[in-house]
Amino acid sequence: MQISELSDRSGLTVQTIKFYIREGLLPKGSAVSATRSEYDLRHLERLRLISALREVGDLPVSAIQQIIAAIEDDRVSLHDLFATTQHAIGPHVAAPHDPHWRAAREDVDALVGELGWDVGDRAPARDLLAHTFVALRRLGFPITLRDLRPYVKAATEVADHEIGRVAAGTPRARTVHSLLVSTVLYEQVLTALHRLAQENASSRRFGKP
Amino acid sequence: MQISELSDRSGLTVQTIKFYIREGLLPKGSAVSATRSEYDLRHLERLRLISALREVGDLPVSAIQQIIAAIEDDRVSLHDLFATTQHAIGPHVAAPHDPHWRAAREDVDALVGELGWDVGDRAPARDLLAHTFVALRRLGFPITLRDLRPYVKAATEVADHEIGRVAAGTPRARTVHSLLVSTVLYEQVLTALHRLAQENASSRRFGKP
DNA sequence: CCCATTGGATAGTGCCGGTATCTAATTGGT
DNA sequence: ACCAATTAGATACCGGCACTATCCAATGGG
Repeated sequence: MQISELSDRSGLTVQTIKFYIREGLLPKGSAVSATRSEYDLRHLERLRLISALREVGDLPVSAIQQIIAAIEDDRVSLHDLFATTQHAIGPHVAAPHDPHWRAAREDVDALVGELGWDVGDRAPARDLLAHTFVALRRLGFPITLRDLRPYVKAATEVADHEIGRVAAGTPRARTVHSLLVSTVLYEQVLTALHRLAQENASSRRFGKP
Repeated sequence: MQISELSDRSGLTVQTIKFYIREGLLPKGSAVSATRSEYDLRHLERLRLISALREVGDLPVSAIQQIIAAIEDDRVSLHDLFATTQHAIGPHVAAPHDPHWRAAREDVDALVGELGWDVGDRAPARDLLAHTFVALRRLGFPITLRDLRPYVKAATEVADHEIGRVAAGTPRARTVHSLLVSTVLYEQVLTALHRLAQENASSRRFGKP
């Protein structure tokens, strides 16, 4: 198939596809002449993955670059791909030597240790959680481990479900997509349902029907 | 206090504070002369709220504008403030007449109806969820109601906990902050813990220690 | 009294994710 | 064989966003 068909079937403009090729998100088509290249279904699948990560996961192009690089390297294990994804989606807050931030970060590390979770020291999600702690304290709503219990429970159940569901024994490309879908896309599913559940709870508590 | 002290205590530059005043996120100080205005603790609190919504919640300034406007209008009920917040944080995807999108959106509406949730027809979270459905289907990972069960359970438990915790009977300003914190900031708490739990689950399933 | 600070206004910056345009080569239809 | 349409590849450009820098005239504290 040529680029115009790829454009039609992916819903992206030819310009955008060229842009993704330039950025290394999508491999070039195989050149057939100086002005034609042939694209195949793998290109289409890749574009669908990129669209999903961009539009639904709201990932920046630079994060997708890193994920794609890990996908394309066969030596990268599934768990390494997972870690790469976590690192790519950030956040990249370099919170330096503020004592409040330090304390929050230590609280997070203590929590992870207490739960016995095997999580990289540099996992950005640790920073994200610490960041919320700092903000909550500054706003006068200090957070305690007790407050976190329902979140830990909910997060654990959902995460176990997700990782358990990742297709195994299928071609690597499929497993890889499955893993990305389970993490990036289902994070949005959880967020959306969380918001809907909140609105419902808010209506029951504060609404006036 | 004058603006330089406000800057020191909030951690924001004077320029940024002026910018927020211009954008209507922060009221002007009370003018004391042509070149001095007086700021008080409410300004500081407001700046902390803005920082939290920007840095932790990653909300755009335009969303914070809408939220602030609702906060400052005493006629807005808590539940209306909640709805305003939901609308402000988006997403603002105007997905038009694509049949796939329509079908996904109908699935979402059916789910909400089945659960008996009281959620506005135009709640953006409906669109967010529909968006994930479309992407998942395009990637060949169709989603079923069965898949959603753990998410619904987790979201419900957490949301009930959050809304139940909103301080009532306190001054409106405090209750309002409490509500925003419970929604915007704790969403990040859930996301962070979800990511950590996923990494742990991934390590147990795919790691090789 | 004088240099730093302030309010208020206007202009500029850096990043991001695309778009637009251009050229030269090729191709499909008639 | 001709010509309009398409393509690869390169370069330039654009609009939105969240600040950031500068400038000016009026203060005001040491």
